[in-house]
Amino acid sequence: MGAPSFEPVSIMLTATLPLPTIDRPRRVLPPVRAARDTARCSACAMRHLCMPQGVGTDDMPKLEALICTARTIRRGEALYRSGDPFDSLYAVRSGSMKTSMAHRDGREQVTGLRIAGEPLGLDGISEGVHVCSAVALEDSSVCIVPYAELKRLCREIGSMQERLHKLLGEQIVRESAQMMVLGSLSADERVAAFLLDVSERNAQRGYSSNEFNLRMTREDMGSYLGMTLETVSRTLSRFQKRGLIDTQGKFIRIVDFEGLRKL
Amino acid sequence: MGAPSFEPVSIMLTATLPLPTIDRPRRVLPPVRAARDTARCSACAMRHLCMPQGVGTDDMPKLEALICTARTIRRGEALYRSGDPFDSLYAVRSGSMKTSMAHRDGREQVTGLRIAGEPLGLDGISEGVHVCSAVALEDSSVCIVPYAELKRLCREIGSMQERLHKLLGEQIVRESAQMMVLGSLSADERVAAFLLDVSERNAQRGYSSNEFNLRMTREDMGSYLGMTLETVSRTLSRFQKRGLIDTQGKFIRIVDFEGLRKL
DNA sequence: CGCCCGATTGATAACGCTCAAGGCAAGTGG
DNA sequence: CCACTTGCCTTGAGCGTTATCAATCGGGCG
Repeated sequence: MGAPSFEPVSIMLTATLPLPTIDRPRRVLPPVRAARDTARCSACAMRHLCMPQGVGTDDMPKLEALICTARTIRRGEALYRSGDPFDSLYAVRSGSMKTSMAHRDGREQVTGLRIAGEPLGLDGISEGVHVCSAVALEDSSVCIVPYAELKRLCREIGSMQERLHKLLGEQIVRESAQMMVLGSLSADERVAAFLLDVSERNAQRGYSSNEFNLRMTREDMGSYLGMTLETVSRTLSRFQKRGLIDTQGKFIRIVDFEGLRKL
Repeated sequence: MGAPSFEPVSIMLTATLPLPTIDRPRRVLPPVRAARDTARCSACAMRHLCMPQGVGTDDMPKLEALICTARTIRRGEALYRSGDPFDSLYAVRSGSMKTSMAHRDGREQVTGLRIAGEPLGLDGISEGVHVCSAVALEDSSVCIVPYAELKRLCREIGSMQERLHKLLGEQIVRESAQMMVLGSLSADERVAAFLLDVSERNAQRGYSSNEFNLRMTREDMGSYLGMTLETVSRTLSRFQKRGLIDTQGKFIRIVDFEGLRKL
């Protein structure tokens, strides 16, 4: 999760966009600075990055009119918190974020990991208020897509509507899959499934599928996978001993994909 | 979950609709027969059941034009299965259903329970193919809402679009909450949370909140809650001994709401 | 009436949690 | 530039919750 960054409209509206991959983040990446980048993300790469299900060139101007600013978030800072009013969707442009939900007694459950190119903020649509919090795992930047504008656009452009529905549907499927992970798999299987999932999503977004920096802490991973940080750590160590992966701290290289899948 | 049934459009489009409650299903309910009811569900109760965010009376004819048939499903039968092509959303009109997802090795995870008045089928939107299966827990009937028609309508009527988005967003939130249950809570807490959730949803749909028939088997509940059927059974027995609930088989009465919440 | 599926309950074992100590790496201040 | 702090990771030992295996029970349906 490092180099390439994504343009807002293209992220939100394009299904998958394989980009050239540059990814060997052995050491810390240069943090993205800039306090707040309110520059308008104009059409930029969008024209090339193609709307999938055929937005005519007639609609391009409308697309470009989607007011869409960027924002940077420092590691550990929140893009939004549970309870914040909802008025925009986001797309991670660079870096990565985690989403989490809090039980009333304070326990926190990590509900998702978002790497560059993935949408964020859908949890606010139903109630007009964010139900989850989104926190940056590293210095990151996101594109802001005002929901009201997006809705209007969706009514004008069919393929845009289609795309938004897909986005929402994908989130539903992702979460169902995670329920299956949490409900049916053993600790080993959970960790393996998680690594393979991250790997695949990296590939989809044009990063390396077999090595990456996972900026979550062991505790975050544990929370996301329904286990303790110690068990995560032990499991990763065991995987390493078995020659399934190569890991030092947050850097992970998958050595034996088949081995992981067969768990 | 027994008596009242819902009209399709109203279900899909109305946020919550408190109906008069008649619910004391001590014994088996008369099964809904009729092989396949293709009668068109016309505007029926809809006019009364109010679109929330103001659909003008001008739009009523369009609403009524939403082609929308009903279908009955016998206990144990599937409304759709994982892999089936997706082309409609559904709303449970009477009865109840479970949704589930299968791991490649065959293990099945129950991902949801749907009682009368709740939507179904959202899992198919993202890929045009159902990812989950939906199986009737008792003889049930659903309303069929063709997705293509619905999409068209959403582009014409803003409040309809709003409603569909809310529906999708609610599903996302529901699933996030379930991830929290599976990831962070103990067995006791899971069962308690489940009972309270079902109770609340019953209340929202106009059923009794303190007693109901839960048509899932202990195994279904176990799968949904990430535990074995034995543990579910033991937990319910323990709750009963503690005076938290009253249970015999599928019938459940909640005696001490606060007690359950405080777990 | 008898069968069978589902529920209950018990005994035992295992997986993963808790508690605890130690290590490594990066950041900070003298 | 080094000592100190801090946050995160790793590893170990013991225990507890929950899974597993098994027997029995009960009710609904044929």
